[in-house]
Amino acid sequence: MAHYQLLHDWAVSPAEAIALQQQLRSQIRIEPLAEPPKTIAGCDISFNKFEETVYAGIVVLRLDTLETIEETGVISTAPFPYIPGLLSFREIPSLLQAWARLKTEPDVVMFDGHGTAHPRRIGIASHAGLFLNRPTFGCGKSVLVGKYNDPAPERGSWSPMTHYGDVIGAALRTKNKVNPVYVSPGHLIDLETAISLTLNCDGGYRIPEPTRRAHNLVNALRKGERPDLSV
DNA sequence: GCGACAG
DNA sequence: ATCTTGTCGC
Repeated sequence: MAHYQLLHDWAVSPAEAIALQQQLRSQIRIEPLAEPPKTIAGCDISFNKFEETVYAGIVVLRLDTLETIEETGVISTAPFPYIPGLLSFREIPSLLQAWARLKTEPDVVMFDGHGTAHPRRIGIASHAGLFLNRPTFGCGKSVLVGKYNDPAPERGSWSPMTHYGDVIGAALRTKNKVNPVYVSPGHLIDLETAISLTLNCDGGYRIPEPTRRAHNLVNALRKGERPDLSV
């Protein structure tokens, strides 16, 4: 029921993918949220080693209680290889299928990866945001590009990530004395809000609840433990 | 030219 | 991303 706009075909070569990113980047808008969000979705993908099958899933939760209110999952085939900087061409196609199965439209979407913290400022969160026409941001576990000073060890502290003079995201401590996660806006949201939402989704783990639950979901799907999904 | 390189 | 048990530190 949730819809999206297919802004371009996904069957492209790496060179065409880069050209598309250059063309799409001008449409990305980094700005404050238009409406106070009530729900947030977490997206993730899982694979079996050396296999092409993709297990994609989305978990939607309430921002006030962090209660899961909906889950969707789909099984498909990877249409593109993993190439640093072109992750969206490998993961978004299947995530759109999972998105289409949602009955509720999430107010904001969190991705396992980056938004503007990308060499061309259009990581998976930004790219998907254009298709979904909805606020999106990335929360990655490692850096693709950018430098930063280590944030203080307390949960909630953060420091800006910069790349060629631009502030592209933040290294955010989500748990005391634990490695930071890397937050960056995707589309229709700003960095401060993305950081705030990430801290709001605390479940006591380094990884925020939306993507953590999505990760658990797709792994269960891959292991055949969720026959109720992707049917 | 040599490394680095989201998931 | 995935393959995997124990183990070091607070």
